[in-house]
Amino acid sequence: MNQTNNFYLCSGLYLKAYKMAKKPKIETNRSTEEKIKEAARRVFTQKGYAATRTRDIAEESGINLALLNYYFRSKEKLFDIIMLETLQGFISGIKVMLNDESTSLEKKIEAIANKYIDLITAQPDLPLFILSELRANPDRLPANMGLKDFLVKSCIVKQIREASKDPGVNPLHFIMNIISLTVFPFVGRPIFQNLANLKKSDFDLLMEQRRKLIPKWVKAMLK
Amino acid sequence: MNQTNNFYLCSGLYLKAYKMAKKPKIETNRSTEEKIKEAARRVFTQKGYAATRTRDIAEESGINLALLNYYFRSKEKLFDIIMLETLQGFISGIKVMLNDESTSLEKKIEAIANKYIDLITAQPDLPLFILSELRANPDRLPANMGLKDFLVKSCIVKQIREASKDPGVNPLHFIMNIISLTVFPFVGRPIFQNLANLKKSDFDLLMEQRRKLIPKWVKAMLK
DNA sequence: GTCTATAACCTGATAGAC
DNA sequence: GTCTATCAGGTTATAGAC
Repeated sequence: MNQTNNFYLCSGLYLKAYKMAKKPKIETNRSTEEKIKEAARRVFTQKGYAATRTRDIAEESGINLALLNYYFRSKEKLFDIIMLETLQGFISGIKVMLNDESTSLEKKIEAIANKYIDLITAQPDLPLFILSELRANPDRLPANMGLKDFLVKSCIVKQIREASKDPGVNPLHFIMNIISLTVFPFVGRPIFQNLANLKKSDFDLLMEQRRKLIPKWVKAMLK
Repeated sequence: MNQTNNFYLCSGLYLKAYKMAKKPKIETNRSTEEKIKEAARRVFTQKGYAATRTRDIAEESGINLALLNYYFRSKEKLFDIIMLETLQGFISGIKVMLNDESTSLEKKIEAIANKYIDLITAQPDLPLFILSELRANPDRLPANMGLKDFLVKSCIVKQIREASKDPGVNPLHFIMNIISLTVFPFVGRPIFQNLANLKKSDFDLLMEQRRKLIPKWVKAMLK
């Protein structure tokens, strides 16, 4: 028995050494690690942390359950990685956009609407996933992203202050309005689609129209 | 063994008959049934179906775990009852409001904003709960509520058509806008509050302001 | 109706062969 | 690195005493 173990162990090491000689950077695992992460992204964003079973992720990625723990140690650690990357994808770019001194307010609004309509059309479950999991564990946000206190002194708030007819209205209202008008229709999609008896293509068309409409609406609100 | 079973069965029936003679309507259970439902409402809306354990509900309602199954047979059956009631609370009233021929469009918008700001201020977890669980099981909505196809021929859509400067814009956009502007700030609360470094009282004040602002904004969008 | 105890099942994680 | 088998712990639901 021990002899058998020894034999396979040695053969395994020999194989590994051989591969490493061929390819200095071990690429065999990179691929499966990425496969697991992609599957985890899909399943977690669709079902949420609690409803997701590690078995679902394993099955979805076509690998074995044990491998998941081999690469990521635990369900929670894997989730944290996915969550962090998702949040970064959601926030990255937007911060520089909002602080860009060279673009007008209207262009900024258009850019925000376009970015999020693109992002959420590609991954419809994203906003509800982030919002739900953030509520379940509100501490996850602040540590990671450096957005605390960022908005108050941002360029866009300055531009809103200048554009707003009524200085008594907090500029944050308009930030909330832009995000609400862009994101919420996707979040409430099951209700809206049912409410107005829309096909998928009808709904998608409406969302496309909003790329142009939202900047126009926000402009009107400011007056 | 059979004899023992028989004995308890008979004794149980006798007891029940006795109680019914004393009190025509059995009130002993009504109270605990309601206690369980209230606890279930709290826990389900806060943690969602998957993350909720029946033990949490039992503990929260101060009763025994077995009683939950005695009254509601299963976690899922209890959940369905809670979900149905929650949806009805969210939709009831609004349908008649939207079809009221005697109120102006602006008054309708004000009424919607007020109703939902009241409702969600009292139960902040409600919208995310509904939206999340609806996504997890989209079939839950259509069967229950009679809102399929309701909107298209509603009074408010007619009023929006009249008020809108641009007849090319689907009235549904404005319905989505009203709901988005009202509900989404609450849903995105953890992000917005963090983004602008707001205290709870600051945020609540902003939401109060929106009661008046939203009707004004929507009016401006229509022009 | 309400409780305690437990059955039956499921899920995350690991041990160990290969 | 990857698999199979299995453990340990937790969860829903029920049986049975009172």
